Amino acid sequence: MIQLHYTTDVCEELCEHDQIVCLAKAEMLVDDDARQIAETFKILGDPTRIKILHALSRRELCVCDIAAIVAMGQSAVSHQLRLLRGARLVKYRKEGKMVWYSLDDSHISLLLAQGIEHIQHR
Amino acid sequence: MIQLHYTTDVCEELCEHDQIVCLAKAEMLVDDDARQIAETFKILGDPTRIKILHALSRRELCVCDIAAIVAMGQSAVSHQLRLLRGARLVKYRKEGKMVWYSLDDSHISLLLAQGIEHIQHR
DNA sequence: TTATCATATGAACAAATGATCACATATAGG
DNA sequence: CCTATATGTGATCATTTGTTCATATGATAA
Repeated sequence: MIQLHYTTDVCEELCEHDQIVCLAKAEMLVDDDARQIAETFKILGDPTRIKILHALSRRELCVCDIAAIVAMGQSAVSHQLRLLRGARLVKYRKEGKMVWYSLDDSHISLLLAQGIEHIQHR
Repeated sequence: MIQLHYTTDVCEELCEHDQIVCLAKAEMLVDDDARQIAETFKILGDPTRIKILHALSRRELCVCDIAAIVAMGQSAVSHQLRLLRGARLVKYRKEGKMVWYSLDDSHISLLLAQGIEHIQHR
């Protein structure tokens, strides 16, 4: 369980608005947290991976099916799935030679839905 | 208002699971929609921009204050704000020489919160 | 065992990204 | 007008990213 911390740096100012800047600095995300959050979104920031996640939001799929669905090579898909695994966006289970992928949790579906909603409204 | 369409391509198969693949293909996001959704997440996928958005989720800020808060050059911040504007993640209002930025809508705050939540649970 | 199928991975390379620098624009005050 | 301040933008360049190709791993079938 990662806890978010806040920076408590000193407050030397350039612009006016010293107090606001000082307060905002105190509330700012720690570098490492910002990096991790960004990392998650970065993984979501690719059309191929969005297609994969969208397909997985409907049903569990094996690698070669995903490749067929998104019309890409198996290798490319495998590389992308690795990134998705690394970001804990998908999970998998092995069944003989096959590996079945699915969204890591319902939370991911929600994130995806929010992205879709964003491009929809306007 | 952008509507999401579904591809209705023919279904020539490689693997087994023809029906599942065929169905998943039919439900798949259109390239352009996947691209737009990914574009939004891509913009969220940078630590600097996450810090900026997080700061803006608390209060409206002008460019030079943001630069001070995230400890970066004004130019770099301006470039990032341009991307954030392009993705409709922030809006701004001019007041004399100053430009005040804020989140485009409360929806963005939610997206951000979901990203934070994702890195928190485990 | 050997052959085959499903998946993973390393190397390579073109394309995209993000910070910096220099400069442009725009507004306010003298 | 000229100067100072706040912000925006184009060019550059090192770094990262995503696909492809070749190959490795691992499981099943013959």
